[in-house]
Amino acid sequence: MSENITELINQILSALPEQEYQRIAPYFKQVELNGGEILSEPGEEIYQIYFPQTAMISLVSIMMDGSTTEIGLIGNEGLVGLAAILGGNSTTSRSIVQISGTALKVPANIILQEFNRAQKLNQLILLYTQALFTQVSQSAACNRQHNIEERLARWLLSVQDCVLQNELPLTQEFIANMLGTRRSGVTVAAGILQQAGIIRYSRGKITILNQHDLEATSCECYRLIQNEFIRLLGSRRG
Amino acid sequence: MSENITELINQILSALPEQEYQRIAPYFKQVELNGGEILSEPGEEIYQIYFPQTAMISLVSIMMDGSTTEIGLIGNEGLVGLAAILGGNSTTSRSIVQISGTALKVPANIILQEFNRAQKLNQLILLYTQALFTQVSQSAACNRQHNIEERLARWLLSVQDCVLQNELPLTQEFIANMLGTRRSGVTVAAGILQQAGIIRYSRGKITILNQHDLEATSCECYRLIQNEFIRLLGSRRG
DNA sequence: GGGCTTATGTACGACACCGAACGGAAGTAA
DNA sequence: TTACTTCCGTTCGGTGTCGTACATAAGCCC
Repeated sequence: MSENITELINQILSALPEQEYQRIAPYFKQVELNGGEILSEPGEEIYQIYFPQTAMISLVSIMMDGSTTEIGLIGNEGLVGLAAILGGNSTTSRSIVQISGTALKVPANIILQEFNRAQKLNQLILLYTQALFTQVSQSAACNRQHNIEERLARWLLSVQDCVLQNELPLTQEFIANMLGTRRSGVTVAAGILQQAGIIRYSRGKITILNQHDLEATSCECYRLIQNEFIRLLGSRRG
Repeated sequence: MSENITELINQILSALPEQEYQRIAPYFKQVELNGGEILSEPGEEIYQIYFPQTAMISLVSIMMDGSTTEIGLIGNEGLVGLAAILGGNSTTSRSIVQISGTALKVPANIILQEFNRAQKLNQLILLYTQALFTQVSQSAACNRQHNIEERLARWLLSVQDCVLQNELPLTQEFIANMLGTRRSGVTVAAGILQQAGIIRYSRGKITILNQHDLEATSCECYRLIQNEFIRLLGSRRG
């Protein structure tokens, strides 16, 4: 592989010892993922694993009436396509690119081979599985217990951590689909945050002005998930 | 081990080839788990794995204000203590016995050893991980999108599948803690189901009278999770 | 039976959120 | 400029659920 592919970090890959990394490196291909692009649909067989670098991917549950709810968020701390490793080969959720950016793409069987050699990659993937598990679990409870404003704050913080920039290309409509709520509900909640000087937004761009206050507005779920990611993987993100 | 321990089925253990099973069998101890008993608290290190036979265990998220929400349900199709296998060694949720019964208890390091030999147990545990993942994911979305009555119906069906009997020892207060709602909300929803002749209950005993109608009342989440368990593990349960 | 605890029934005001609709404002293309 | 699309602001009636409180009923202990 060429040097410049690794200039953009994926935390799982960077944690690999050189030898393990070199075994799989030749199979990587850097791809550009565009917002809205769907990486896999429910039930669809998964042949590719993606290690996000600057892109961010959402796992989204879709009900029969078409309503959607985000259940997981994946950035450069993780990988997309766990089901191919765990053995199910498909999921009941959709994987959709939320923030455009790059990722390293690799055939699932390459990763699976390395995974089965039971070394560092194996360990990292299992730990990441538990971290993602925590995130999804907490979302389940969060969705029952916390209101739109708290969930919006939490979600913005998570997205920001994923993309490491504070101007986020997100429409309120899109956010509503992630939070599983109405668009106008997001308008109101975002309006409150903007009044308070915590964020600024206009026509599909949200800028986080005050991360500290945003965290104070968020529910406890943000920090809990962050802490668990740090404990398990030593890296920031939720 | 004695023969009669295996008379009560745990589906993961029964799917193991004889040789693999015999390697770990000597370390099993059959225990009686009582309703309300806590197997692990958030952050607590996990040293034991439980393979439920007739017992049923809930994974419960606890918010800072004390409110609780069930995020996963484990019966004889699974195991309690995944975190010890995935490597995190603790979780952010509580594991609490919901329906009394028996389980096989075994030190986590025994299972971990066998897991690392990368044979059938390994494969089964990874598949189960994905199945449980699906359950938690769907719960996250379900908690946003569906009302109490639908969720109650779904939950009763799931519990019934776990314990394979239709008289369930459950108070409305307890159910409320699982659904993450008020006790009186459960009273109302359960009242509607009772009016419709779908269930009967009195003082901590709920009897399911008409499974078909209960399924019609439930949200889609029940069937979706069932189907995914069947696809991944070939067994009924959600 | 009498008294206690626990489980369930019910009611009521408050409120967050829904669904839907409409208007306006920012950006885009001719 | 004009027309059009996309995104956001706002309103309004309706409803599911909350929080709380109190009443009733079933089971348990003495």
